[in-house]
Amino acid sequence: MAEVYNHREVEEKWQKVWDDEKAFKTSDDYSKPKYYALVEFPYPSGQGLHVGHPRPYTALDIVARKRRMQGYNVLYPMGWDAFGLPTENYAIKNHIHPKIVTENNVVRFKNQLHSLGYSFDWDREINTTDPNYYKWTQWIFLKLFKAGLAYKSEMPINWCTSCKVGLANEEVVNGVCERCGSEVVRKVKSQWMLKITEYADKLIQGLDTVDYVEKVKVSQKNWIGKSTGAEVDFSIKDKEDKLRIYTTRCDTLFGVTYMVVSPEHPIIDKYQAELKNWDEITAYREQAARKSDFERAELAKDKTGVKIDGMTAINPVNGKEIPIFISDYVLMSYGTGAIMAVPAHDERDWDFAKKFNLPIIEVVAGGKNVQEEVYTDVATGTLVNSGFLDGMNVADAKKKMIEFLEEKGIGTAKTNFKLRDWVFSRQRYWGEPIPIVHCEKCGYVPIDESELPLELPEVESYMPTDNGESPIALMTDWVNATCPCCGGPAKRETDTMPQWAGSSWYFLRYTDPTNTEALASKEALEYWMPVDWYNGGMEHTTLHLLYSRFWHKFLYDQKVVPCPEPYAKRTSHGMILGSNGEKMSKSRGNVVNPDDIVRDYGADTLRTYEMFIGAFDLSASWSEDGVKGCRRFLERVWKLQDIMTDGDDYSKDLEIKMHQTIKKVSYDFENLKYNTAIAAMMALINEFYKKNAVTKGEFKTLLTLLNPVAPHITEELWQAVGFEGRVYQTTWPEYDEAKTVESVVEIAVQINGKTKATLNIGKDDPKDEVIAKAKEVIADKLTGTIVKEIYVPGRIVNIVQK
RNA sequence: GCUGGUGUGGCGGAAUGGCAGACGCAUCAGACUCAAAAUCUGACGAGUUCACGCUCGUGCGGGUUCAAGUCCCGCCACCAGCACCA
Repeated sequence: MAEVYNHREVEEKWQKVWDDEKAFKTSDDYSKPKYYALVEFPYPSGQGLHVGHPRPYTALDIVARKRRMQGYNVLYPMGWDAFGLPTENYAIKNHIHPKIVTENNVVRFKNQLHSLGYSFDWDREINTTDPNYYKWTQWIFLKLFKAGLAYKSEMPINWCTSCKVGLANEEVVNGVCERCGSEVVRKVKSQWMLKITEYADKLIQGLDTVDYVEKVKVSQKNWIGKSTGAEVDFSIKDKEDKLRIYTTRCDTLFGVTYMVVSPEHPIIDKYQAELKNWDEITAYREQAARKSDFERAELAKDKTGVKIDGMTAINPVNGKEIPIFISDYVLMSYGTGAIMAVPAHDERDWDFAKKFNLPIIEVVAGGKNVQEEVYTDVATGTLVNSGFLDGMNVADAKKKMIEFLEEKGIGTAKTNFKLRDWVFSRQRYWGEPIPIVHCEKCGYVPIDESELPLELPEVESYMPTDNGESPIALMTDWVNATCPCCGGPAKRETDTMPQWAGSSWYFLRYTDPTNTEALASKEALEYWMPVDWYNGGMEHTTLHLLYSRFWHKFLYDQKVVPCPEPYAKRTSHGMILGSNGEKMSKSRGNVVNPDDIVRDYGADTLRTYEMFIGAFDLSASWSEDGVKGCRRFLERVWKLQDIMTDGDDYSKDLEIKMHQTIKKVSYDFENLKYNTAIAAMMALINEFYKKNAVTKGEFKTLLTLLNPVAPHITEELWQAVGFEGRVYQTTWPEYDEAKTVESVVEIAVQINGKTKATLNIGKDDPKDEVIAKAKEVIADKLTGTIVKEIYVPGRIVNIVQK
């Protein structure tokens, strides 16, 4: 009788063995086939790990461990994405330097991860706040700057009128400042921008070459939002100026009954003197300035706007005079900041026209009364009331109209993207300094590469200044510099980079984390890149994933990296919710700390449960009872020692089951179906217990299959039973396809699609024979005329009778 | 409002168009125990029947098919993200 399963003893023992043996150190032997598995590195927050973190880490740990058993040289690294707002705010509140806060949090996180038995190669740990790391983040920025992809632009920031600081979107709650509850307005500030839009097409095209889960591809495509349409100039009555609009529906130009410009549109200020309702316009603009783009969207149900009194436009295709409105549903940041409105065929325009009593002219006929209901179907409609377009379908009309516009010189075909350039500066302390100086004579000048890393200065207070500058701006010693260009006095850029910067290239650094000459050696990059499998949260699909692909593509163009896409495969995991089905959060009181689960049930139980909890890509609710069930499963595995019999082979009656299980587990581990892989192993041990016996060979296979999920207990049993070496060094079991199929199968016999009986047949029995047998079994129920007989081999017989 | 996703027993969830509910939890019954816990064995979608059975059943309404949780059309609810994208 073996001892009872003491998870604490077992887990501590094997974690120490793995550390001592450097069990999961990545080899520098580039002759072996490589496998690079990557999970998004965490932000080391003060709360420590929560139970959502281990889900993706365990999933790819399973893949990494399996790959090692299959003979690959595996890179499965971990690090810290440690710059950013929460740490800075914590530092301000508690008067501890963010560097210290980060160090403490990292220690805590690392201990927690270690206690879960992950096979990370800790020798390759990285930290984005380490100057040796951010030296290369700055180096990439300089490359971007020199390539003309970094530029300065006036951009609005959230400005708290009371705290007098810029706020992140996250810090603005319901339009007021999170800290003080005062009003937040949008204030324009000169910001560093990165021209991600330059790569918009490449970022879309690249998606065809990678293996991402479909919804991630769709999100990226929609976010980039390529659209083809036309820019058209509308004359302003009695003025030189034209109002340029962008439209995807130039076929509907004859249906334009008014125009709308964004409240920020420069044309308004230009003709201020001639506008008769300036006060009304000003009031509306002030109101709009208080809203974020998102709030504008949210409040969109009730359209607002003001008619510009004193300025009208001329529809270029029919010469009609039309009114111009300002409304905040038109954004300055997309297109030209002005639109033509076709209420008959655009939902927002229709709503707006109804509210302001504007005419609705049908130009695409499709059977609906456009006075009652908007008609937006482009597939079946026919052009009407549209002069030379009448009778055409929408697609032809678009082409014809573009020809016409270009011929007359009033418009051109134009591709547009939703994607905007990346606002790259933050008026904050805890980020990478931007390695630029500003010289009165030479303008913005990059510092020399030899001066990198440009280290963050030690400051007394991290509090943003009341004029909206970064706290670093108060450090005159640091700020005053000499211009690398003319040698004259210059001032350093005091804004810092956003948190996204460090995470946009970290996967490159893991391949060669201590290199001082380059962000990584050519050899390391050529061997390891691209990442073979990258898993992360859906919430990072549009920002982090897109930003890092952008940087990678840029570095590829700069010949720094050897491949155009950083990640060959991308999957994403679902969130772990509290036991009440809500998002885990302190305020809801439903947070589960993994430390408690590790202490009470063990890391192996936690790992097993997190994989068994449900479909990997869907969210799942936490259940302590579910944890217990997984613990029970491991106990049952433990107690298999007691019923183990000699024999290296599989027993005859379980041979098929063994081969089926190896096949299923192997397949499921590769396809995000960890829950059914574990279910298959549970079903297998249920078979052992039914027989009250497990052969040595069967046990060995089970331990190997289970090892990636529950590495400690399997290693302990492996040793206890007397198998050689370590499980983690063993070879992944193989199966024989021929032995996964039962020779006798039970099939269902149906009449008109309803199962009436079952029948045992040989798997290769001919159709006629099977149907004859089936008819015998249900003879008493065959009372009508048989019209059809269907046999799906090995599955089902269906007799259709009338 | 837009985009993406999800709806299956008491619960978490399984199901290449082919016997819905694998596996687990909870519950109930039995075994073991002085007893409880643990463990082991069995039952476990709903209605109906003494029973063999029969009928219904995968958010709702239609459709395709010999056969639909799965495919198509139209809805509803919930979750997540968001930059009203012209």
